Amino acid sequence: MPAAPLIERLEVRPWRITPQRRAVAESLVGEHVHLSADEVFTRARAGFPEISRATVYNTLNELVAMGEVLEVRPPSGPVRYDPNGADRHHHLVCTGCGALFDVRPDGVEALRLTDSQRHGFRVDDVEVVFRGRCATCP
Amino acid sequence: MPAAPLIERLEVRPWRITPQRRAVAESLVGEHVHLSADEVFTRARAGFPEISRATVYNTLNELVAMGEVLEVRPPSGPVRYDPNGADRHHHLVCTGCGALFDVRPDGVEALRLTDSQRHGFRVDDVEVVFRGRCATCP
DNA sequence: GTATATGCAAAGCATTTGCATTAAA
DNA sequence: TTTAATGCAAATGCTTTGCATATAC
Repeated sequence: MPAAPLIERLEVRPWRITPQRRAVAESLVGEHVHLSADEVFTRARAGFPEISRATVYNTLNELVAMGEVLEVRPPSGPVRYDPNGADRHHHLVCTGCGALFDVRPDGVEALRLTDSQRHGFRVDDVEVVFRGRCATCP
Repeated sequence: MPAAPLIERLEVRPWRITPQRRAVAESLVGEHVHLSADEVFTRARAGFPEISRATVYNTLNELVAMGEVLEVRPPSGPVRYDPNGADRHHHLVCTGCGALFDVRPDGVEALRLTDSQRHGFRVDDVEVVFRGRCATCP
């Protein structure tokens, strides 16, 4: 079962909902959405024209810190923001054009580190990135 | 069987070996080495004091393009360079301090994308990142 | 000899910061 | 009323670029 929409999850948190923050959250709705901060800024201005870049960055960083949004670092270019941070999933990236999809591969639960590989870490999370070429990149 | 040392692999390529490039390659020897461009710059100056930052960046980018060195993008901070690009392996990252280790987890071969998950891609590579807290980060 | 690598300094881009102002609870 | 969010503009950090010079092959 997919988690509730981002904006609804935010309403039940101790976090001030301002028009700016609402506009940022609404920019991020949907499946397979992986916008850069600048794309979020452009979209957010549609809902709140006087929003500033600084506020977009502030808000995105807060959403990431809350675990509601996931940062994805593509092979090149700026960080992208994935609104399904609450839903465990992975990524498929084109090394040609940077196209990015969410995937839920089989076999993830089989991934294991041995004690000696763990280097004393407490492991919280596994992220899997499949790299390749999309249908239109040679 | 581990691959031959980086500098030896480079000698058999159609790639001019200059003192600067040699100094960069020699900065990258060893297991569990994940230096930033600036750390490479510092080390490379030990071998060739008049090397410039631009040359370090140029050289690292070429090594990445050749597949000899792997770029690793930590949760924050600059790109790091991993000399074992020729040896398939994965990473364990501390979300506190950024500490980074190579790992070879069990179960990677079980990772599978279904046709519908493949989105028309030709998948070349899978990278697994374990995230957690190292022994000294709370 | 010729193509290619280098160094320098300047430009580029993404992101963060300081601080006075404004608005949410 | 009080605490926190916003906007602006400047600063930062990392990386790339343009171009004249030097160098490996």
